[in-house]
Amino acid sequence: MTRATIKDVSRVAGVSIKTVSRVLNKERYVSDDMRQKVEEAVARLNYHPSLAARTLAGRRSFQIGLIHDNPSPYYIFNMQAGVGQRCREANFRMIIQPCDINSPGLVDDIGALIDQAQLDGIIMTPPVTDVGTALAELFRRKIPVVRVQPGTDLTATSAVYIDNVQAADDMTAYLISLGHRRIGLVTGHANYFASGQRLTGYRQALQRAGIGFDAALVQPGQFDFQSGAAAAEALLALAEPPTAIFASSDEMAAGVLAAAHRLGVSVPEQLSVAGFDDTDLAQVVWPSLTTIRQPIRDLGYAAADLLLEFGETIERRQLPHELIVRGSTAGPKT
Amino acid sequence: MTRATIKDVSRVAGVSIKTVSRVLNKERYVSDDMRQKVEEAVARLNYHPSLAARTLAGRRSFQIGLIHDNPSPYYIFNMQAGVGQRCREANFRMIIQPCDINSPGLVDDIGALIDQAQLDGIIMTPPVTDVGTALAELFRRKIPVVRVQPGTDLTATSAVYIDNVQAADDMTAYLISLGHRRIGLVTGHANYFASGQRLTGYRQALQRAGIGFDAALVQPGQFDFQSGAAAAEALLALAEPPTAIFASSDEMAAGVLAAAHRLGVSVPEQLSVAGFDDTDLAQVVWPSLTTIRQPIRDLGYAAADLLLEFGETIERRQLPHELIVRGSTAGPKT
DNA sequence: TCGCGCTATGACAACGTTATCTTATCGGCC
DNA sequence: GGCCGATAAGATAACGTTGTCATAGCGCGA
Repeated sequence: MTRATIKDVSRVAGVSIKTVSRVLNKERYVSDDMRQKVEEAVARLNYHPSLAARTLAGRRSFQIGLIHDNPSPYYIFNMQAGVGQRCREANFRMIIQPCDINSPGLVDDIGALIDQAQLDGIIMTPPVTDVGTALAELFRRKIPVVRVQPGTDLTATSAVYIDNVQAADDMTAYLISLGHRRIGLVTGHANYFASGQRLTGYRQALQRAGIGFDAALVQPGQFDFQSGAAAAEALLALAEPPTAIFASSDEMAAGVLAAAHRLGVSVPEQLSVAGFDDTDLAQVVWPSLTTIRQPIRDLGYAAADLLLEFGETIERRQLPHELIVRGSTAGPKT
Repeated sequence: MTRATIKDVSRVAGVSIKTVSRVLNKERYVSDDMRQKVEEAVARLNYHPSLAARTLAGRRSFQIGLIHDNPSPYYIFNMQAGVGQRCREANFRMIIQPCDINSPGLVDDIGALIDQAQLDGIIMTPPVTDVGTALAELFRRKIPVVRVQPGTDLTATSAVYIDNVQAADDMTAYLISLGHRRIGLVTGHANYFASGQRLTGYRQALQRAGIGFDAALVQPGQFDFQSGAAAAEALLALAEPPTAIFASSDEMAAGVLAAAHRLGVSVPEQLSVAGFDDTDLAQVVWPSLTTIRQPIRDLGYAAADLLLEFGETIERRQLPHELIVRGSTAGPKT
């Protein structure tokens, strides 16, 4: 027994091949009578159209690509879940392409992917979103692109994002409202524009509260555990250490927690710690993290939605973030 | 400018279409002269063959599927990384199919996937590996299958796995060697055969050391944080609580740590905690976890390797695990 | 009554590869 | 010298869909 083809369906239904194709593609000009006959035949034969043949004959491949260079399992997992969900709803397939933004072959790899699979669209996550040469290649091929949280050429492609400045402002303002005046910030990797945006939000909230900006309280990080721990050690070694540390990612916040544990600084009694992202990690460390919920899964879903609904038409969608208060923050010791 | 086709290549190279195809597929009976001409033309035109056309015309699709129903971001991320790596080396593509083992549509979904994409092979991870109806569907279609850590029908398909019994034995023996006599075990989800195997290893090590088995020390878990925390609370509430707790996953071990923190039990001074998997999580909690390193990425790589190298021929490959000692374990307080 | 536009259906080419079959050339061996 | 097998190359038919064009019926206004 071999796979059923459209020809088999047409024979069983007693109609032409083209009519079957019309029903499958929900085209106009098909009578209810025909539609029903075809649908019955499809069900009876358990027929599934060949994607390869559809791609070859038509101008669509029913596939979109997700290009990323992001080492965070949580981020990628949730992004994939969101994109995958929307793809499934539309009966599309998602091709995952990890890459290395520093590789000289990056542009060729992307081109090869699009050529070989004839993708209908591309979704990119930071930091690939801001690699000019890669973007140029996509424009050259006139393929629809949606970027997640892009940092450059904001209006060049469709995009989904959250308001990072406001989010960091919210968190900083919350810490201030608890009574903190000396608040440390661990910034993110320089490749990510969100890092700078979060710094901006932090400064913005300080200024509004009339708290002077102290550059010594800002430590560079790379979004990972190690750099978070290192930054915390540097901050806690200051002559006048902060009473709260705001890390630009949950992973770094976990690093801050570990450093505090190691140094015997109790959280949140002696030090408040805040993260960013609200990945699963935030609830798995102890104490659980006060953080900004970034709806990564929803961002993925929205990105795929823009691609499927609007295609080349440029659209933008901002998603809401949310301040999540858990056990890692409290007022400063008096 | 439109995509280059094999026809363009043949024109530029001054050879027939079939000869180009031969070179691309590394077939025999091509002179060096021809090969070189073709390769030059391919490079000059930046030609990439259409996967759709290759799939339609040939009997291979250059695509394999990865089917999973696993909620752990770390596990999936690493598995994908391993499979993806091997696929890239072979210029194959990986199609990810999350699923729900309790869904009545599971078998149909898998069938549809295979039909539509004409997959060359399937990789499954637990617990999908042991769903009889799904396996039967795959056999019916005679598609090569590799299962990761299967629990049933061990010889029915190719498989990659670690020795879970030995691994749990190793960890238990290590805890015993530290001086622990009362060792709690948090088991994994009942859907996973590895859960039972780890219990077996635990009992095996106890018996060898002449320590009686106490059923009260074994608490059921589901591989997640919450169940780990709950199990720890139950264990620590015993009249004679354990001095060490071995959780069958790092997530559950994190839950044990959180429960201990909450109850004011210091780790590892008053309680040793051990995990299983050595996902990134193990190094992100505090104190960092003593655990068994399960080479998830390598398992993925090996699974794809078996698929690509052996196809339908059944092969098995066992990968080594490793005991990783970190800060969460120590001798019991005297 | 004619012709026009809309609906509904089908015949057939086209998509870009691989598979199959055929042909041509070259040595070596009886 | 003729025949055979091995090598090298090409012509042409698939593969299973969608796109394009043709055709037929029907209602409606001129």
